[in-house]
Amino acid sequence: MIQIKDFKDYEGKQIETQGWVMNKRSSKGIEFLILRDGSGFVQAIVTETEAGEQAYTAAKQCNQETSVRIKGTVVKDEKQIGGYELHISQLEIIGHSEDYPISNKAHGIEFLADNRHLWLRSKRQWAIMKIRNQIIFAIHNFFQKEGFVQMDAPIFTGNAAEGTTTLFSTDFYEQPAYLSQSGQLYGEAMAMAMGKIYTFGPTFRAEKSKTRRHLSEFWMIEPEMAFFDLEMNMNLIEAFLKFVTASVLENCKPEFEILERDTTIFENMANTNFTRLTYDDAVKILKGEKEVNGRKTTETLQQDLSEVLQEIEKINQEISEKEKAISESTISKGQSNFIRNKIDQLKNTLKDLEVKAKNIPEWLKSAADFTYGEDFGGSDETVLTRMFDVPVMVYNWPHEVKAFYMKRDKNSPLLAKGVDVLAPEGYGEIVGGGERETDLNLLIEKINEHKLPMSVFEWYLDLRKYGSVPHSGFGLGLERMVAWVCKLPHIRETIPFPRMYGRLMP
RNA sequence: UCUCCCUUAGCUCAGUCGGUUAGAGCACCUGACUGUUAAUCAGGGUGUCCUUAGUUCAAGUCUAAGAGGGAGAGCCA
Repeated sequence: MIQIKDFKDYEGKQIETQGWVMNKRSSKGIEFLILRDGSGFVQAIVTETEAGEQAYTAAKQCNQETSVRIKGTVVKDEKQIGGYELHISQLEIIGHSEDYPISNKAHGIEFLADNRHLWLRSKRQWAIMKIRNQIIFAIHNFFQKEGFVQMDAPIFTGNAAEGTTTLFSTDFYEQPAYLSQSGQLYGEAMAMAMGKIYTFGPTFRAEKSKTRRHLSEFWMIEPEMAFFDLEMNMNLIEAFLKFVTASVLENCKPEFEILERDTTIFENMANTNFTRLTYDDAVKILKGEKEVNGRKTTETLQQDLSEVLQEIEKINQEISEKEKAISESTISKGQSNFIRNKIDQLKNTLKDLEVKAKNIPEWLKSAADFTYGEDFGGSDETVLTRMFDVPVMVYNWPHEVKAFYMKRDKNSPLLAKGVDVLAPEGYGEIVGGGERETDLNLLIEKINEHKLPMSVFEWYLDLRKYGSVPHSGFGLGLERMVAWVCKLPHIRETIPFPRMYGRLMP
């Protein structure tokens, strides 16, 4: 059995392969089957004259998603996806497929989510899952080559670790237990044993968030390094993100093509330093008080807005021209159908643009009204990252908006040594991390301040009693990374079976 | 939890000022065409108009409540 991805090695040869029929087109005496086998996609043809009656009749019986076993010849054809075509000589149906729900036309998101188990077979989803796989592989490669030890943190926890988010509660032998929202505290303990560690596991948050960047169950990578300060941490984050994006860039060209993802941003990133801003500077830029490359946020976003408005104007004109064309009697039925489809598409893009046009002034207002000392909101991140085309690291945060374990800055008592990495192109926070507090008294003070139960943190405080060292770490949200790399509009497509508010099936 | 929007055929949607028999495309079936790229062309039928209550001579259309979905806020990776 030869896989589609390997057809390039079998040009002109007879081969045997198997897969599913994604789509079928036909003309007199010839059937065009688009096949997929998980490794790739290829067009196969069956002609009545060359393949013979058996194969031709079998091909005619194929519907969308019929599984088949095929013998045929690999022929070079530049016009085709992948550059090759399969000329079938024998075709055997393995499993029939009747009334496959997902057609080649547009579907709504709810319908696709309900059919997620089948949606995964679509080309676009295939590309996303392959990129997700490559990202995971690259993450392990990076940390393993840097001498990190992978560890698994517990999923059942006895306490709401950081006290901030709502957790899923469950029953652990008649004791209340929570599903882990982070493996970090356990990671710190392990780092004191192994030096450098990373966790790679599921994380659960019970927030009723219905936005394009939230899941209830997601996968997080949390490295933790002994003898690391904030700056070393930031250097590591930068090297790490560059390694992962370079690896995807190198290994996922066909996938990016399917997604129509422009990858120049990753090419540029490889040779450019990430922008590093203190919280203070980030706030000034956000509020339009400080320029970036001679431009203020207000100017840049105003220009974005007028571009969106022009685009809306253009599409409205195109729609009315097309509607006029349909109303003329000389037009054929086929042509008018085609134009109607186009109009539907245009109306959808119009809706998106209108939302954008509505949002931009609101974002600007919210940025201008930003109060120093608060955490950034989603729109603030979008406005800020809009000014740069590499990831932006914001560090030295007001300690009050950060978690209790974040190290306070001795020189500026109001600040903590945290760092957030904001992805460009409007994707916002993908990494959160920082240097950890080592001062036992400050930690105890903070735990009391956050009204957290001291008893459950006693083991954690032990880490500061016995040979405490400066240490740092960070957390990367895998799905947010995938969403950004693939430039997806929503995080729900980045994981095979998303669990989010209102979605537990399939 | 809050704000705005949506719910009509298997799917994507249109449905004007409340008016008589509910509209298209796709999918599906039949036929035509030997190179199609979401192929095209001709023909074929499909409805709990989300639910409940109300206003009205008359409700897919108006009002209220509820359910489900989407976008945003908060929270966060």
